[in-house]
This record gives sequence, structure tokens and C-alpha cells, in this order.
Amino acid sequence: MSELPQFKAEFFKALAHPLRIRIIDELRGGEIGVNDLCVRLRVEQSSVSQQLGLLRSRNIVVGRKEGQNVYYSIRDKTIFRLLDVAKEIFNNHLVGVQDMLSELESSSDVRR
Amino acid sequence: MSELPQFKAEFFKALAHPLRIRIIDELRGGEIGVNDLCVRLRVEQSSVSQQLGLLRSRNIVVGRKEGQNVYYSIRDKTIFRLLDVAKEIFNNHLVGVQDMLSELESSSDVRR
DNA sequence: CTATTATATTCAAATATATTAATATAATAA
DNA sequence: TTATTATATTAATATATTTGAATATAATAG
Repeated sequence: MSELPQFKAEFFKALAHPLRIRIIDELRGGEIGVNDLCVRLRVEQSSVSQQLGLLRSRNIVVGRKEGQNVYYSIRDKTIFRLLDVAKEIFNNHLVGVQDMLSELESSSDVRR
Repeated sequence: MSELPQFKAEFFKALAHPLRIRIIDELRGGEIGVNDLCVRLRVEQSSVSQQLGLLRSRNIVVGRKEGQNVYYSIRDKTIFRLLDVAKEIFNNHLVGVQDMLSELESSSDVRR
């Protein structure tokens, strides 16, 4: 039997953290240094490094050391596509909610 | 600031479980009953129901009761696309591993 | 060498999730 | 009603993850 479900689950687990998502989003524009990341995200250095470490261990991100700075980038940009599809799913859900709301409105004849 | 990262993280968390991934994959062919799911996945009923419950609570899946059976289906098929993109990412990684292996081989001159 | 700056790691406590077995509910059949 | 079948929920325990503070490392400046 395929191991793929197991791998996929672990991969999604790596993405299942708000700060990690935010970090990945920041990397859309290309390589960025740790310090910059901390400033932009307004998160303390130790937390950012921790999550970068996790992403690194899952091969989602790669660091390049230059002097005393480390610049990170996404290893496989397909991940951005993944996040975009996730956003699309949310948009669909939001539409669903709006539909529900307007149905409620019209059925109770409150409007106008 | 956007709440999207938080939502996305929770969504990915819902997908971050091998059995839940397998369940979703089974739903690609359309609606399927709980019992069928248990048989196909060779997992006991209680575990399947538990994970279905989780997926239901996250609006990923929806159940339709007919007699004593409950048939589940995916609420938004965009999720299949998400899983496909995830698979693509794995394929990329596997290629990367193969590259690594062949580099090792050639650098140590063990081959042929 | 010492101090400073950038980044990473570790640790303990809190919280969350997974697992397994047991039990509950609900529909139907006898 | 009682028994049976299908599904869902609960509870106990085990395991994993998150968080924040402290500390470690590594590069460079003085």
C-alpha cells in the first residue's frame, strides 16, 4: 500500500501553523534574511528561528549563510500554488456563508 | 492584519492525518457510505467515524443520512486539486533525492 | 582577546492531538 | 418489545506540539 497519505499528512502538518504560513508567504518575493523576517512579521527572533528550523527539517525551506546573516528561500515554489489553492477553498467557503446569510435575510423578510 | 494564515493553518491541520487523507482520497469517486469506507480502508468503524466527525466539523465533508446508512461526500472538490498539488511537490522532492543519489554515486566513482 | 550582533538550540510547562476500547444512539427487522 | 446493524460519541491514556525564556553558537568589530 502507498505511503503517500503518510507523507502528505506530515507535509500538511508542517504547514499547519500560522507563523509558518506567514513566513512562507513572506518568501514569495524571494530570499529574505532572518532579521528582516522578524521585523516584517513583528515576531521575536527565537520564534522565527524555531519555525524556520522546522521548515528546514521538512525540506520546505533552505538557508544560505552569508557572513553573519542567513537568507532563506522556498525550496519548491509549487508550495505557493498550494497556498493559493487553499485560499481559493476559503473564498468558496466564504461565498457559501454569504449565500446562507442572504437566504436567512430573504426568508425572514427583514430587508428593505 | 489578515486572519488568513490562522485559517489556513487550521485547515492544513485538518488534513494532517494519514487516515483523513485516505478518506478524502476515497471520496474522489463521489459519495460513499461509512461501512464501505471501513471495508476499503481496512480500518475499524469507530476510527473512521471519528475522523469523519473531524472532517465534518471543519466543513470539509458532508454526510447524508439515508435509512440507517450515512453517505459522505466532499463539500468542495477544490480539495482534490490541493491534494494533487501536494503530490506534485512530492514528485519534485523524489526527483531531488534521485539527483542526490546519483551525484553521490558519481562522486565516489563506485558505478560501473 | 572581549564585546556585539545575528541566528539557532534547548528546556520545561502548557496545550493539543492521537489511539484504543468501550459505550451510546438511531433505524430497522423479527 | 427485543435484537441487530450502522454510525457516532466518550473517556482514559499516550504522544506530540507550542510557547516563552534562557542559553548556545558563530561571525565580525574593536
